[in-house]
Amino acid sequence: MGTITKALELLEFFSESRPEIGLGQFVKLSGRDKATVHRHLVELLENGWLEQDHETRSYRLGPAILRLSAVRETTYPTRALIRPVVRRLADDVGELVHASLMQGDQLSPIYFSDPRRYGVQVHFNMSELLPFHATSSGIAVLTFCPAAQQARILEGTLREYTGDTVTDPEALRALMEETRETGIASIARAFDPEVASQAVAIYGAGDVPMGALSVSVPSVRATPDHTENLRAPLIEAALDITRSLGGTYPPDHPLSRSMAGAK
Amino acid sequence: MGTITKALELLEFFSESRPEIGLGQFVKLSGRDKATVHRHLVELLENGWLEQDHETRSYRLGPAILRLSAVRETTYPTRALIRPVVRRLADDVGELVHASLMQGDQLSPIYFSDPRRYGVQVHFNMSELLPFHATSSGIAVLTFCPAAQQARILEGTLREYTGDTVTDPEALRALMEETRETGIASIARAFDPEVASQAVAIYGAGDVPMGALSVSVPSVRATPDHTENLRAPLIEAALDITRSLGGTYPPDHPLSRSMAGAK
DNA sequence: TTCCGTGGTTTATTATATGAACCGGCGGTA
DNA sequence: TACCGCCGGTTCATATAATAAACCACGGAA
Repeated sequence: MGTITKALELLEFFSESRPEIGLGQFVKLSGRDKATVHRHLVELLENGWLEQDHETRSYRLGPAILRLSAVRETTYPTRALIRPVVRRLADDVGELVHASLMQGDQLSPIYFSDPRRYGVQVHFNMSELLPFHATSSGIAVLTFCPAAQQARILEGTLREYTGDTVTDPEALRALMEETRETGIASIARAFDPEVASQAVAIYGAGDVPMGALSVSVPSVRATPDHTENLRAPLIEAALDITRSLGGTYPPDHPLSRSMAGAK
Repeated sequence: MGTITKALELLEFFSESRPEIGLGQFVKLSGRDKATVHRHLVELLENGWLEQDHETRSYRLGPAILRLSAVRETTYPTRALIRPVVRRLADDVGELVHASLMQGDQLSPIYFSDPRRYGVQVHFNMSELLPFHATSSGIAVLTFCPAAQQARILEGTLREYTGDTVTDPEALRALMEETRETGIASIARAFDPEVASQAVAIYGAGDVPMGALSVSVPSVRATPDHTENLRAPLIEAALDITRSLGGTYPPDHPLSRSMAGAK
């Protein structure tokens, strides 16, 4: 692993529930040597990617990130394009909807909307990266990824998040087979014990998925009926996003037909 | 210079006017070897900091940035706090106002507001880093930075942006002396030949400035009267921001008195 | 006092980054 | 057809930069 990756991984430890991190904690989280971690932190600091609290000496994300995200959004406004569709779908179905983009072998959430129509709600943490094997978004995307990437992920270590997380590569391939037929990935209690979700891949330019759109419901509400009712609006919204990103579903994706048809 | 810095510097080449960059262009811009640059790009790519256009093969900023900026803003909403003050000041004085944060030895703009009240306007490029020596924001900040940093910057190479850019360390120290008296830095035509600006440092926690608030006017409109009229509102707004960031002006800053008085 | 637990630094060792030269594809052009 | 220049990307011997064990300094707690 290169030095750059090691440094960037330090940044990934930040989240809404962990906005400030000290040297010692970085060492624990990363498992690397203290001196190494410290040098990386200093270099990130010098470039404005981190800033340091003057008295606690702990680190938080710096202003460089703000500037770059502004550049990205003004020149390539994925988030802005996806936002209204996610919101509309959430309002439409009354459940939590989120969109995420591929980031290496994980998914990075970029927007979510929670209509809060019911008493029981799904809580969504936007600052956590999603694994491919334990989320519907992940399966929806992985199914249409290059074989090499599929193999790498399925042969890798598959963390068991809950008792229901599928960690058997063969079982996962079976799930993917289903997704290849319908375009929809459906997974229950595999990442969060209280949540069932369905997802569809979204495409930008290129024939590899760009990310996924997903609707999550609390397990208690995940009846076959309710689940079935979510499918059509979910697909419609995914087609919407793909269209507005200027993307197309590749021929081997079941939605390539809907897309052509709906055009 | 460490590898991490070299890689991060590649990201700084992105801007609103240059949202996509190819390998060859990166090589030109950075002056480094092609193989080196390429390896850095690949590593950034793998971590989601860049993504690559499938057909042109050129690179653009990736989704990782969006996630982190969301984390930073929800847990430490500098931008959100500063935004309304900038906007109000801009509406108040009718000129372009921007705020920027220190990022190493440069300033990183984080928000600007342009009331567009006059025919002649200042154009502001939010994706460009601002140098200390050629901007009023820079001088406003530098004046109250540690001596070591001042020395490093004044002894370094001071780029001449226009014919009026002050590049003589002694002349710059004179400007800083003025700022030390009034709290305000005032510079004309030093960065952009058509613009004159005034700026005041803003503080967060810590006794080093966090950034600066600045108002820019087209040179043609920069009469002594108009300039003078901008000063009071500018100072008021800077005090506002510093207060809402939980900061205080250090004893050696002229605004430390206004702050105590206004409290 | 001693004993931890912080954050941070030094330095010999070694793993990692580097860059000159190379490959292969593309578009123009003679 | 062949040739050229330019593009993105890759190779591998070399040298540079990253690493980690040990160390320092500080601040509480017992």
